[in-house]
Amino acid sequence: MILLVNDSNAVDLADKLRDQGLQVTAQRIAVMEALAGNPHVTAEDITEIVRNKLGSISRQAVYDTLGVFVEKNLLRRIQPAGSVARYEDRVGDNHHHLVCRGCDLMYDIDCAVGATPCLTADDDHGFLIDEAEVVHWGLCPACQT
Amino acid sequence: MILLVNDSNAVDLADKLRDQGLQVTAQRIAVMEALAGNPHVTAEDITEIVRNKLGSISRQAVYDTLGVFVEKNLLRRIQPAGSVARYEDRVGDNHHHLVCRGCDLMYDIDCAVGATPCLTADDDHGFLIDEAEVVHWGLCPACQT
DNA sequence: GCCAAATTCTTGACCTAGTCCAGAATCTGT
DNA sequence: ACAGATTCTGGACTAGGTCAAGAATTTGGC
Repeated sequence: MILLVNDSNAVDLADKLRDQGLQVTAQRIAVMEALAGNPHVTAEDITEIVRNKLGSISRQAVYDTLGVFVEKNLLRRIQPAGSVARYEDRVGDNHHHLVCRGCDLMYDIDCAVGATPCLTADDDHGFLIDEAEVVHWGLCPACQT
Repeated sequence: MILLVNDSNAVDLADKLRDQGLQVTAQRIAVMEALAGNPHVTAEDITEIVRNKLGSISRQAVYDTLGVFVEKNLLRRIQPAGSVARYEDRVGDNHHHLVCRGCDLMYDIDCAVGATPCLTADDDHGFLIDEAEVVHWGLCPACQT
C-alpha cells in the first residue's frame, strides 16, 4: 500500500513511530489519527473510523497496532470493570477517570490530592509498583433519574 | 433439595441471607462458604469449590447467586483490567488492591493516605460519585525476574 | 534505486467469560 | 400442606478478543 503523507499531522505521527523503532504504515497512522481527539474509544470504534478513512483494515491489525502502541507508551489502555477496553492518547500524566455505572460515560479528571496520590501502598508485598490507577464510580446526570 | 444446616457457620450465613430478604438455599450457603477465607476467587473457582461440596451446581446458579450477593452488598466484585471478574467477601471497608501485571496475583492493601483518599474529584461533571477505586499495578517478586 | 530480511497485515478459525431463555424444582408464608 | 414467588437447570448464544499461517509491505545495506 502506498502511504500518502500529505499533511503535516501525518508527518509528525510518522516521526513519532520511527522514534520508537516502529515501521510506519498507513494503518498505524490512521489508528493514531483515530485516537487524536477521540478520548476513550473502543477497538471497534477505532476499526470503524479507520475503515472510513482507509477503506478497510483487519481486526487483527487494529489489535496488533493498539497492542504495540500501548507497549511503546504511545497509548494507554483503560478498562473499567464491566466495560470493554478503551484507548486514549493522553499518556504521561497521572490523570484518572470518572465512570458512570449506568451508561459507561467517561471523563478524565485530575486528582484533587497532590501528585501521584496513593502511589505508596502501606505494604507493597515486595511488588515493584509502577502505577496507581484511580477510578471514580458514580451516576452521570442523565442516569440519576 | 434438603438443606443440612449442621454447623454454626452455616446457621450464621443463613441468617445473613434472611436478613437481606433472600431465600436460603444450599447453593447460596455453599457459595458464601466458598468465599469465606478465599479472597479474590473467580466465578469458575467458586463453581469448582461448590461442586466439591455439593456434587453439582449450574453455572447460571453461580452467576445468579454472585449477582444477588453483590447487589445486596454481601460481596464485592472486582475486575482489574485484563482479568476476569473476581469476588471477595471483605465489604464495607475502603480497601484497595495490589495487582501483578505478570500473573494477576492480588493482595488487599489499606491506603497509606487517610480515609477515602481521592474520593473528591476536582470536577465531578455533575456525577453522583459513590466510590473511588484504587488499583496499584506492578510486578510481584516472582515476576520481576 | 534494488533486494533480501524483518516486520506487518489479512483471513478465518477459535476461545472464554458471561448472558438469555424457558421449563422444572425448591422455598416461603399462611 | 399449599399456592405463589423465587430459584435452579440445561442448553444455546454473544461479544470481545486471540491464534496461526501465509501474503504483502517496509526498511537498511549495497
